[in-house]
Order: sequence, then structure tokens, then C-alpha cells
Amino acid sequence: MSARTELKKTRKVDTNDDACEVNVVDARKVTSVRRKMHSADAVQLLAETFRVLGDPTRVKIVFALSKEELCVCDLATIVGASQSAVSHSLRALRQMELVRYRKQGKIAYYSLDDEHIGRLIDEGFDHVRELV
Amino acid sequence: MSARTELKKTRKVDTNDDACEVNVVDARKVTSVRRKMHSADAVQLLAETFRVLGDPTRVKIVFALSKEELCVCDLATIVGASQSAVSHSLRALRQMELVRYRKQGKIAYYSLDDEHIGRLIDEGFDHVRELV
DNA sequence: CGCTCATATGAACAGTCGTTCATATGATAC
DNA sequence: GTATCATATGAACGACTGTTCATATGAGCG
Repeated sequence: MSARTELKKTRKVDTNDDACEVNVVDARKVTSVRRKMHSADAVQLLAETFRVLGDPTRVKIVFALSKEELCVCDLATIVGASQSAVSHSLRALRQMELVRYRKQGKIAYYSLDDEHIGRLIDEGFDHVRELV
Repeated sequence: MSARTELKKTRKVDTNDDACEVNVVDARKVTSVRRKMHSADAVQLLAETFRVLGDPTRVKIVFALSKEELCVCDLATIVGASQSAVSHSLRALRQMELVRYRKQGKIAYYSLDDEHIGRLIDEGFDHVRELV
């Protein structure tokens, strides 16, 4: 630990948001990381994106859609959930712009909205593979 | 206690893959996608991983740890949450093996558990950047 | 027209989540 | 020893979530 760090040991950093009563151990790190932090909006959006993906039904839906464009009833069969449950899940995914769909007659064909989503799921399964 | 032994707890499995009364539009697609689907355990684990990341406090924590190894109190300052809230969040992240820590005296230094996590967050922010 | 199919959606319910508060542990300092 | 610091954790509470059920919309068919 540097002398410079040692000197600032018990100083409090301006939290510029709320009264957080925690001491700072390494003010240099705190300032450095804070400068890199994304905007509150981006953080909020990303958290909502992850939250939407944080459900087995929706993980299966997104994975399935990363392989094929699929209609709601086939998705329901594949993921083993009711049509209603899948439709509600698709709405959540749509609202986060994770999936889109095209209507052909009475059938709605869903697919992933962009290539980030497929990579997100793949990266996730890569991480999980080491846990099972 | 290792993070590995903490990983267990609430794992719920849905085994009802039969009560689905939906017609199939394209049986070839259904069979093809089904064959590629990951195991129920992997899907469950990935959903839990995403769910843990689906919270602004924890997104900030993981992002911060992708830049620096940090102790709990500095994390609390950076993300603007109480020490208790951060500690609870870190436990959830630990249980999913997203972060690990080393103890040095009374200070616990946290860091990301592997490089997948940092890429997951980066990929997520890439997706989100197009929404804001 | 009436009927069925594919999908969407609102309400309701049981379960879960994230925070706060109070307190515990264990290390360091005096 | 006592005091303080850094962290962990259980309980509790309000807020939120995912499903089911019932129903609605709207396209295609006869």
C-alpha cells in the first residue's frame, strides 16, 4: 500500500447522492472506478435486461430463438410452458427489445432483436458449464 | 468457507413438460431446437445467474469489480448503497460464483471469479448502449 | 354469417426479492 | 482488558414476479 493511500485512509469521499456513512479504504480506487461507471440510466437498463433473462422460461425462449425463428405455440411446446405464460414472457422480452416479431396471417414469428442477445446467452452458458 | 460449498440452496426444477395443450405449427423446427436445448440444470443455473445480475446495485458491483479489486466498504461508497446491502448482494454473487474474495486482516477484497463475467457485463452494456 | 385457431392481456394469487435494522464475529488498536 | 473497524447475517417488511384463469382480438375457413 502506498504512503499516499495510507494518508487518505479514513477520509470520506463525497458520495454526491445520499448520506452513506462508510469509511473509504482506498480513495484512489474509489475515484478511479467511479469515473468509469456508466450512467444511472444505462445501469438501470442493463439490470432490467438481466432481470428479464433471469427466468428459466425466458432463458429457454431466448436460446430457442437463437437457433430458429419460431411462433408462439411452437415456443410453448419447446419450453414446456402454457401459451399464456410464453406470451407474457415474450412481452417482457419485447419491452426490453431482446426479441422482435413479424406477423404472418394469424401467426407471430419471433426472433432475437440483435446479435448481442445470442452472444449474451452463449457467454452465459459458457460460464455455467464450469459450474455443473 | 469456499464459494463452491455455498452454491446449493434454492434450486427449483419444473418437471411438468406434459401439461401443454398447444398445437405444433412446424414439427421439424420443434424437434431440431429441442435437440439443441441445454440441460434443465444448465438452464436453471443460467437463469439464476442472470437473476442475480438483474439488480442495479449488483450490476454496479460487478462492473466496479471488473475494473478493480475492491473491499466491501469501498464498494458501498462506489455504488451508493449501505454496507449491509452490499454485503448481502456480494453473498448472492458469491453463491453464483460470480465473485470471489481474499481476506487480508479485517478487510475482504473482492474480485470477479472468472473472465466470463466481465465479458457478460461488457456485452450487456453494448446491447444497452443502443437503447439509450 | 359462425366457428376455430393463434395470440394477447388483465386480474389475482402465491411466492420471491432487496433493503433496512439490529446484532454478531473477528481483527486491530489502545 | 475495552473500543473501534470491516464485514456478515437473520428477521421483517413492502414491493415485485411468474403463473394460471378467463377473456379478448383478429385472421382464416367454410
